[in-house]
Amino acid sequence: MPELPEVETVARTLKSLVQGKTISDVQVFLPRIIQKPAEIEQFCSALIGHTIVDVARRGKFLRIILDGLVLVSHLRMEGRYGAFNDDEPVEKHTHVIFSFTDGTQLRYKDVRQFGTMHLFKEGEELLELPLRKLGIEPLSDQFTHELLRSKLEKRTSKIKPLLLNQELIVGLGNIYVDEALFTAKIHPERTPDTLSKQEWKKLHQAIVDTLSRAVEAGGSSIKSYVNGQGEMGMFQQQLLAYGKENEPCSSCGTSIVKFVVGGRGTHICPQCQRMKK
DNA sequence: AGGGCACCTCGGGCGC
DNA sequence: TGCGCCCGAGGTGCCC
Repeated sequence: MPELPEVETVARTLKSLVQGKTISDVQVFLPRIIQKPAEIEQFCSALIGHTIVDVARRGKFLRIILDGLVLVSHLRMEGRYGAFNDDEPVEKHTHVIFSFTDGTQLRYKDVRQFGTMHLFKEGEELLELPLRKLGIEPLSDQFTHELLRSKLEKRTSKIKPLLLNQELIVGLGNIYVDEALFTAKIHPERTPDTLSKQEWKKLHQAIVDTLSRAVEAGGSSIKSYVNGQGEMGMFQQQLLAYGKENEPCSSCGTSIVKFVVGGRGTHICPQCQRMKK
């Protein structure tokens, strides 16, 4: 589910929901979610008494910042946070509950159980996995077309898998990669050595445009995604390629085609996005 | 470095 | 139309 725009939206809504709240109890129903510390009891007891001061994002990770601690949380495919009162019934697939001193709770729900949480002392989280190896933030000032090119051009694999590699650029997932490549009119199986300077510029622009417009729209709700307040994102209405197989290309009218690249469902306009160039 | 599979559950689509 | 099965799903990590 969540790529950069969705995680950014979750971070913002979560911040408004839990900032200033102090944890009074932590319950973990699926130990696999907690990757660090190794002992679940330690995870719970370390958090009790701490107050949430901020919620931020790094790549597709949430950083829930407490006084002196940082909880690094990845939603993977279907992880969701929700705010509840502690007397509300617990929904199916709820794996972690953070109770606050004011009688409310933050609950983590994840149907596919792929999500992860790592707890660090504040400041250590950026120096260790899983954040340590992350690449550049595409919505930062440092992300230029020259930097995009320099990071990718010596690689030999196809452009789509490279753009999905979080060690190079963070935040792109299967939806926004397809959208950016469609907008830049670049075939996902082209290799970096075949891209012209003009195409690197177009690709850079398409990545930045697509992600910022999606952030503005509160992300895309394809299947199950909702932000921290249970609201749907709206960007799915603006998608041009993802999920549009057999529909006409917005640019030339040719039918959008779906096939597999690097094991991922991939949507292109076969007319606008040619291998040959 | 790059490809393939594994991790899970659910829902949609297909075939009978 | 109804049921059961198989496949795929927005992400990553580990294997070779």
